[in-house]
Amino acid sequence: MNTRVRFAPSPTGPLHIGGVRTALYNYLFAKKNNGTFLLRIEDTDQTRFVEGAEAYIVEAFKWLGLTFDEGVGIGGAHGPYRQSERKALYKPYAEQLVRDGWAYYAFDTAEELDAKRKEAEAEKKTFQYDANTRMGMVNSLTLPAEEVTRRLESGDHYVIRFKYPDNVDIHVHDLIRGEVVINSSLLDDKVLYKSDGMPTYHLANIVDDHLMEISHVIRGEEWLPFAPLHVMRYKAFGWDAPQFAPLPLLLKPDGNGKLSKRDGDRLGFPVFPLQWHDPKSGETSSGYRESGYLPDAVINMLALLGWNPGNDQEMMTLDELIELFSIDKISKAGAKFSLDKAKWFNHEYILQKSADELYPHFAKILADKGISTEESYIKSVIDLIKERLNFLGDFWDQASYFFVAPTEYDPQALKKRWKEGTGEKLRAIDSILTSIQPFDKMQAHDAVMKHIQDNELNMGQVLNSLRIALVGTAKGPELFTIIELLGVDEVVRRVERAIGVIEAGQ
RNA sequence: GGCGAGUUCGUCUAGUUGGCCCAGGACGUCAGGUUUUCAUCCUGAAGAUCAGGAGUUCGAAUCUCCUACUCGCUACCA
Repeated sequence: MNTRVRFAPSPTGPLHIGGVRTALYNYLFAKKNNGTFLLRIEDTDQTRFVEGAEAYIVEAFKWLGLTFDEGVGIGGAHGPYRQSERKALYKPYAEQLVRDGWAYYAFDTAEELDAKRKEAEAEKKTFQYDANTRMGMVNSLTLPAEEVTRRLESGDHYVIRFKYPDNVDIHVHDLIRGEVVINSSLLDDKVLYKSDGMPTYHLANIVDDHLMEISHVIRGEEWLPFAPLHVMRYKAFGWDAPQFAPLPLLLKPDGNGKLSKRDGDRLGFPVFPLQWHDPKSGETSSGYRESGYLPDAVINMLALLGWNPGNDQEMMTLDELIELFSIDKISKAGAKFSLDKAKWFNHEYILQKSADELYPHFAKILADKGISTEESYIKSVIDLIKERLNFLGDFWDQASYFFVAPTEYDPQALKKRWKEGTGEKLRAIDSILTSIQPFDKMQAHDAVMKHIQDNELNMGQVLNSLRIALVGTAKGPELFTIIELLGVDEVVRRVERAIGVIEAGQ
């Protein structure tokens, strides 16, 4: 049997990072088994449809480099892949279930059901539409046949509910947790077909997974309670059920509970792959891409949240992940998202990238600042400072002085490193640098060191004050490399400017 | 409330059939080293009585039972 898996999001908003991980595991599993990875859009709830969500999902996967073999936007032999476009297809399946005694028509209104629930709540009980209560409700089980026909024909609103056989143990075997048993009398008669003519998840999902020949259902653990229900449904249709793999949840970094959109805003990390503007609320949520993460880093980090290769290896490319992935190494417990670890992964990936690969990102940052400089110069700067970056966006913070002379000088550093007479000492260094024609870094270094020794100067004092003049702070890469990149003329200009600004302020 | 699932350092986790685990790695933390500085990098340290209890066993993180806690589900949402 071919391995066919699907990622089936609802276009109700941006793709949550937990959803991305679910998709990733599906992808890895498919590729590992030379199978097919397909994208199906589950837009059966018209009330929750959000404009732009589907396009967002497609773009997010494009950025991440996860490609679908089949589905929305790609096509394939099992289309259409948008459930709203498959609408007409579901009703006959629901009706088949009614004919076979696995389902029934129900005419109860939302108000009536609400009232029942309220009533039960008052008695500290829960109302459930099930084997115990269905005979007291308005449905094709309790109404005379001609009344049912009349109602259906007159266009009364109705839903189709699944009818569980009474008191049967349902066994569900899943790939992560093994066997789970539940008794059917505990389950409620889920609506399969809604009064608006759309199927619910519980029908559409089963029908589509069957029609699309899905072999493995890898989805979030929040679906675990529905597994017995779905298994029963496959049985009702007489179909073979796919294998289930309920993935542990992604938890918020502090406290407990599912990672939610709000946690990102609150704790300062993205919960979405791409930035998202909510068309309704007008709110903007940050994305990994815009926050300066590299897609491979996000993939690697996500892969390890709930799975591991069984050894100590942590840095893995997509191909390596595919090679090493296996469902039985997926953990059972939820994993807390860690910003520190995410940061570390990103740093490692930036380190691995060449200046050529990094160049487009940083050239864009510079262009946005209105700076255009030679590509080779920018690449030299990249090679020098990439090891100091956690995020692509740190570039300006760490390297701005290579493009714009500092106008402010860190007071703390000044206090420690800039004493009386410092200006004159720097001018002396300037003339040494200027005298070296053509400029040579090693030669300059040796000459300056000799000068410091000969005049019994304090090396830390001199070099750090020069650094402050050039950079604005007492931080940064090796000083003579900075001088070399900046050029001696610019060094002299910056020293003079620093002397002017600093000694005027003293 | 009901049902289900989960529970190893602060966090992610290793720990396949009980002994090589008084529990290993990584992130983070701390301390040294490297550096004119900061960051990187290198070295090292602290950090889990394996949720708790009771059993089985010569021997349990690994098996059994009980308890606790946490999470998930409990819609004509997915």
